[in-house]
Amino acid sequence: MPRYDTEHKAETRRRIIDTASARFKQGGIDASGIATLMSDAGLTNGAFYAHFGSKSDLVANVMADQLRIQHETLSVLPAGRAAIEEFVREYLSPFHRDHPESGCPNAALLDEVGRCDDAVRQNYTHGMQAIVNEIAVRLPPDDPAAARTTALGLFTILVATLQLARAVSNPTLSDEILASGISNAHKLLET
Amino acid sequence: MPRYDTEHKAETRRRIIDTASARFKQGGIDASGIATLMSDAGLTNGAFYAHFGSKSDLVANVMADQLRIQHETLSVLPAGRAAIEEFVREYLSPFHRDHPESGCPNAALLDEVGRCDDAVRQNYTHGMQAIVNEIAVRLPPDDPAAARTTALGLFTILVATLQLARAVSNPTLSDEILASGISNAHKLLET
DNA sequence: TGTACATCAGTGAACGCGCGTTCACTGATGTAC
DNA sequence: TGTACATCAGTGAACGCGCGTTCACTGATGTAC
Repeated sequence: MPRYDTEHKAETRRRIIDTASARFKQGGIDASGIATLMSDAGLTNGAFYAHFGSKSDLVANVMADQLRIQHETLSVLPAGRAAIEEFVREYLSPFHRDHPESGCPNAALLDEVGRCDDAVRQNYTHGMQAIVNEIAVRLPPDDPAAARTTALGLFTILVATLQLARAVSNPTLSDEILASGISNAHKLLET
Repeated sequence: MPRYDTEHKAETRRRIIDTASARFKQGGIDASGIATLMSDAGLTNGAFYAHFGSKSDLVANVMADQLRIQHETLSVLPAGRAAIEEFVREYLSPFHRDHPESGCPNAALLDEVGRCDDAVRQNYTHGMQAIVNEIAVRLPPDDPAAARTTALGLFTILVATLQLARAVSNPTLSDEILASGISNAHKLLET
């Protein structure tokens, strides 16, 4: 029997994933080192490889987990367009812009995912499709193909608007970008 | 008098910026080291600091230069919506998706810009506003505020669609994402 | 009940390596006299 | 015309540091007998 109870290792693994998610989204994947990350999780660097095969393996797990969480957030929304519009307002809020560490993984990491290895991109592909589908089923059901296109359109507006609002140095402009994003998202949903 | 002709140093600086632009867009900023970059430009690492104060200083210059180039591409387009729609098709082409090193700096680096220092983000802010403005002046002029909002909407759809098409591991899905982006961009321009 | 052993999550030092940055130096050119 | 010197873009070794990864070890627990 192990020194720790049955759940212990799974809990540690979860703690590493949660810590890594926040750090990756805050500072980027490349800039987040294993040793610092493990120290944040209350462990030493050597313990990392008892949980993950490599840093890339961690990234793949973080990505899958983050997209699963975002999917869950969407899946519990009530049916109908009103819920989607409320989601858009929260997504494009100053709070979300100012707290990438607890926010959307797509907005924080999308261009980095394109440079990751196949395992990461496969997990990303799977998770992202579930999210887009969850948006699509909440749009008018008479034309599923159009709903999917619109869902992708909404997804892209949300992600890049948040990235843009975070990138500019002028706070007034940043607020204006968020407001424009909400306006464009609503326009897309109207048609 | 110097050992080299008057233009020599400016040409070297330009070569460093061009090399760095391609490498940053291809592999990300953090993953591109000074020594490798200088070697690609046909120089040794030590020469770097005769041209730039720091890596961040280079990033700021690369960003300003890249956005200036993109602004120029837009500014020579003929007036009218047809030219914008042709631009959208080229932007969301498989070729552009498959060649980030020669492509749009926003799609390649936007989420990284949000983590850069103030000088980089100020240059980004300036360049990005010129680009959005260049799109806006090509939209129906009866409502300038609405044109600006639509221009931002178009910009965000383009950037995130390309990021998404690069991130997914399934080529068929990637093509579908590009097609959806074109469709959503056109829909936004219609209204 | 007591002792030898197995288990295994976690420790922490060490590996080679590339990072951003510094700096004494090179060497081809032009100027001064 | 010849020589001493200034200029300065570029060289390349070196700095301390953090990176991803490896590995011999620790120590608290349970099992075997």
